[in-house]
Parts: sequence; structure tokens; C-alpha cells
Amino acid sequence: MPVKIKGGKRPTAYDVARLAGVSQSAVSRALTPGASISPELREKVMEAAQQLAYRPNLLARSLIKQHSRLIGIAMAPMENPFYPTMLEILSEGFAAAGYRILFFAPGPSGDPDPALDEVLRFQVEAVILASTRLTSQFIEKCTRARVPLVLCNRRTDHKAVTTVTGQNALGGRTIGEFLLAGSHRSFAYVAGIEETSTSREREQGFRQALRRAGRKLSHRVVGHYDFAAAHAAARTLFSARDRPDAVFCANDQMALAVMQTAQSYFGLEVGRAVSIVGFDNIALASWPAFQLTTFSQQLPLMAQRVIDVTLKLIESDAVEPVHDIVPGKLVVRTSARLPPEGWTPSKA
Amino acid sequence: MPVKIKGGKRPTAYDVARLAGVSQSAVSRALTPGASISPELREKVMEAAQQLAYRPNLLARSLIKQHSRLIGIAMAPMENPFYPTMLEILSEGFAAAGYRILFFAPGPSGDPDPALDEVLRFQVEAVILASTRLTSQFIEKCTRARVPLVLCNRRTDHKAVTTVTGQNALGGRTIGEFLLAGSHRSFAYVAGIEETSTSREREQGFRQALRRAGRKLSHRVVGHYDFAAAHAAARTLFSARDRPDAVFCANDQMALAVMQTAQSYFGLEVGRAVSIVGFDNIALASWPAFQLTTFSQQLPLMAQRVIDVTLKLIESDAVEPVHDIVPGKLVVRTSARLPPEGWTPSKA
DNA sequence: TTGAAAGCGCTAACAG
DNA sequence: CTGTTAGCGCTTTCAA
Repeated sequence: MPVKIKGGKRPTAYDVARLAGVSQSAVSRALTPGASISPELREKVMEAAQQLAYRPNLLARSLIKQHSRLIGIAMAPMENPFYPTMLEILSEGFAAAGYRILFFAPGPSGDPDPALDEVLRFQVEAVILASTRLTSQFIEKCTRARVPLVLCNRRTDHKAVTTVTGQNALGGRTIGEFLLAGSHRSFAYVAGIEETSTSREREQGFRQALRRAGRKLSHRVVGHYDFAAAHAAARTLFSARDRPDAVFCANDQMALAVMQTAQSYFGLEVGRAVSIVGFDNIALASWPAFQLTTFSQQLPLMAQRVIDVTLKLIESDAVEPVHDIVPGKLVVRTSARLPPEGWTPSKA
Repeated sequence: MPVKIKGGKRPTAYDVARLAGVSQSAVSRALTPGASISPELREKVMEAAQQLAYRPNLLARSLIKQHSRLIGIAMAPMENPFYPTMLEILSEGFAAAGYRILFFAPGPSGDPDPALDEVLRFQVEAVILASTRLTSQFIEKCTRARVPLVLCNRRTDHKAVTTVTGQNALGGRTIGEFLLAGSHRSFAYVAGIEETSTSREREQGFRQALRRAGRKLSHRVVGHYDFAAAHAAARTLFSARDRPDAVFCANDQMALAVMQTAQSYFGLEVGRAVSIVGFDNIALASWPAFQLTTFSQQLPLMAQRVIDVTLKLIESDAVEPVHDIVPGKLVVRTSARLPPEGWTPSKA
């Protein structure tokens, strides 16, 4: 026997009004905190509402109020634990502020743009882009649609877009100094996706530190912020004649891949034969099996900044774009050779 | 100088109509594939729409059409990579079918219920629950609201709810047989969250295999499907006088924690001194550092089944609840001692 | 305090 | 083929 799951329309404010013997506007008022309505009337309405399991239709409300309490979030790749964690925190934070998340992952094409069109039609009040892929059209569309856009963990030349990022350049530089102090011979960089600001800024900082010490990068491969690609890149790297003994990876996810490649495929002892450093300080980095030295991003703080700035953008019409940089710091574990005792990273 | 980001209302079909010198309904028709409208009129409308960057308001459309093309997904914990991966696939699949995801993570309380109320107000056409926490109220609310509910990777006694799960009992049994064939001495189970069907069914299968062989479980701890908790549980486990040499963990995430605890805190060689097996076959399980033997869940297939059954529930009013079981299989790696050559798991 | 009525942006039924 | 009109379910004037 088929069990009835749907069927019958959901009750409306009119149904409640009829049952309670009041006007429909009374129903609306009864459910609006602070509206002027007598306790008796409210009581009657509430009872009827309860009985019908009435739930106000937020879509109808949005139409009138001119705001949907919906926020679009474009996020990828979920393979990197950084993003799911970010999503979880954003979801809770926005929920606390009365907003809900319209989630969209860029499809197989990797391009979030087509989905954006549809998300904008849902009248999202803001869009948060936390995806390694970023097309300039994305920004333009949001601007044209007059929907505030917040870039999370990435930047763009487009100065008018609000961004929340980590200390990418400083992080790269700090790691460079750290590895230099550890007396390494040959330095390598494993880039993320080339077009991303994160990968570029981290690389620039790293190169700057090397340059200041009169050294330079001897190896450079591309790992696309992806485990499999980083694994492949590492095989190239460690097969080189002048095998590097200090490898900085643009994020932890790739660093973990490189680390395991060094160990399992080349029998290199990580932290002794080769030093490997990452960026992000995801939960995995602290696992006993890895003990990855990395530059941390304060994810909860970063998420909170995203939430704060997004709400501010929604509430005010014209706002100076913000470029928020969330501080991080070097987290020293055992995946890289240690500098002499007493060493500390230079400031700024 | 403040850059104008918002301000000015978004253009409506009326604005487009005025600019194109046509009626508002002509605008609607021009944008509706298959509507009867002349090419010239459509052309005029399209041009005006383009010029104003017009985007139809889907909220208004939903109000009329009586469906929102919105699907609510409750998911947690994102710490376990199983879920983000699932989310990504679901998002793409539903997008292809013209639906969008309203995402909600249960708040700090761990209880998805309060959020559900709000999500239902957004007129989601279905709700997918993929969260380890599950209260019976959740099911009841969806039923009362006449919104189809699909449980993903969990079940309930409530027979009227559609579920998509893996072969939990078979998986547990297979792993039991596998460990028995590996001639182990003492068997342990690391449970997930006690109330979950997944943890219970996997345990039952495991115990059944042991019982059939005239053996029994000698240790049982609870890891709450959580890395930290599993780590703590493992410390208890390996500190026992009669230390187990075969440990089945209710999921991979916990198995990885237990594995590392064995290695790093007790110096036990995994796969020799102690065998550890998980469940799910998440990407991490195949990493060189782990090589975890586990029972796979076919995540993409599982996601597709969830999508299919959800769409079916949305489209038809009354539907027999489905209990879909997606097949998985034992994936043998090196974290557990191997049975004698030629061993295969029993069928069914 | 209450109800009647207008209208948010759109689709669809109805005339023309 | 096209425009006019009536709502979708709600909030918010406006009178009473």
C-alpha cells in the first residue's frame, strides 16, 4: 500500500485564519514579534497554526520584503578539507544571523559561472566565492546584478571586490626563512593552480626570502591544488638529478601527497633527507602520521570575517570594498629539518 | 570614495517590457521556451533584457508554480571526507536536474532539527538527511509538512521513510570473515555513534561472522565517528591486558585514527602486530601512508540513487517508500593481515 | 486592536 | 500572436 507522503497543499495563512475565525492579516501579525495584536487573538491564531502545522512561506515574504535571507556559496574542490570545514563554519555563522546557504559546486567543467546565473535568480543577497577556479565573468555578473560578492581565500586585480585572505606573502616568506635557517641545499616550490592569487603570492613570498639570502629556487612544479596531480608532480621532482631537499607546497593537501610520494616511492625520510612544508594547517597536518610543518590559516576567524563583512555589505548600500587579511603563523612540526635553536621568523 | 555595489533595485519584467515597448507578459513568454511568441517580439524583448541585465525572479515564479526547485540537505560531520564528497556529487547531480541545494549543517548542538524548521519555510521540495545525528522529530516534521525525506547512509525504524544505504550488515560480516581467515586471536569493534543504524548494523554483521565461527568480540569501544574520540578510544583499547590483534572500526575516519594511535603511541606495526579495518573506502584509505583495508561504499552510485529517488518522490504524489541498498565490496590493502591465498568472502 | 485591500514579480488563463 | 487580468502567500498600509 502506497504511503501518502505528499499530496494536499501546504496550509496557508488563509487556512489558519479560517480555522481561527480571524482575518488573514491577523495571522501574519500573530507570527510577527512586536506586532500590535491582543493576547487573545494571538492565542487563537497560534492554536490554529499549531493544529495545521502551519509554516509561513518565506518565498512569499521575500517577495515583499525584498530580501531573501539567502546567501550563495560557490565552493570547490571539496577534496581539500579546508573547504568543507569552511562551509560548516559559514553555515552555522550565517544561520545564527538568520541567513541560509544556497550551495553550488562548479560542475565538471570546473567553471562556477553557469551556476551563478541561476543562483542569482534566486535573489541571493550576497555571493561568497571560495573556489580555486575564478573567472572574471563571475565578478562582473555579480556587479551587474548588484549583488555583493566576497572572495574567500583568493583575490583578484579587480579592486572593487571585497576579499578575505590569509597572509600568503608573509607565509611564503616565513617558510622561506625557516627552510633557509635549516641549512638546505636546494629549494623547490610546488605551485597550486597557476592563475590563483594564493599560489602566486605564496610563491612570491618564498622567492623573496630566498633572494634576500642570495639563493634561488632550483625546482618548480605544478600540483593544481590536487592530491593526484601533486603526487605526479612530486615524482618528477624527486626524479631530478639535483633532487631538492626543501620543498614548499602551496597547500597542505599537496604537501601530504608530496610527503607520501617521498616516503613510499623514493624511500626518503621526511624531515631528514627531505624537508616538506605546507600551507593552511588543516586538521590532517597534525595527524601523527604526518606532523606537517605548515603556515596556519585561522579558519574560524577567517570564516567569521567573511560573515561579518558579508552582513555589512548586505545591510548598507554603498560600501568601500574591504581587503581583510587574517593573520596566520608558522606551525613547526617534524616534516622539515629544524633551524638552530633560538631561531625565530623575522617580523613583517 | 565608496564604490557603489548595491543600490538601485534589480530590474523586473516590467522594466524590460517598458524598455522594449511591449507588455509584461510578452517578456515572460519571450523567456519561456516553447511559448507562443513571434520571433520579432522575442528579439525585442531579449535585447531589452540583455541591456538591463534582467534575471527573472525565481522566488516569484516558485510562488505561482508551486515548486521552488530547492532541495534541503542536512549534513554532518564535514570532518569525515565521506560527506563533503557526497555533497559535491549531489550538488552537481541536482543542478543537472534543475534543482539547487539549500545546505544546513546542524549547529553546535549537533541537532539538525531547529534548522529544519526554517528550511521547510523556504518551501524545499525535498529534504535529504545525511547526518550522523538523527532525531525522530526530524522525520515527523517532514512528514507533517508533506515534504519528501530521503535518508542517506542511515536508516530508521520508521518504515515509511525512504532510505539509501550501503551493505552495512554484509560489510560487517565480510570483514569478520576476513579477519577470522587471517587467524586473529582477539577481536575488537570501534563503534560510531551508538544510536546510528550504520554503526549497529555493521556491528551486528561483524558479531554474526564471529559467532558462526564460534568466536566472540573481546573488546568494544565507542569512537563517535570522530577522529579525536576514536583516538582516545584506541588508547583504551591498546592499553588493555588482552590487547586485541584485530580491530574493526565503524568507518574509515576512525580507522585512520586507531591506526595512527597503534603506530605512534604503542609502536604496533599495523598489518602485522595488529590488523585494522575500516568502512567507506574514502580517498584517504588508499593513501600510501595508510593503505587501509576497508569495505567500500560506492559513493557516486549512492549519490545517484539518492538523486533518482528524490526526484521520483518530488514528481509523484504518493510513492511506496524505497529502501535502496547500494552494493559495496571488501577492498584489501595492507592494514590487516591477509588470509591464506585463495580465500574469498562468502556470498550473501 | 482589527480587517480590508494593495501589491511584491511573476505565470497562466482568457479575450481579442 | 498579443495584451489584459487574476492570483501565488505573504506584509503592510489604510480605515474603521
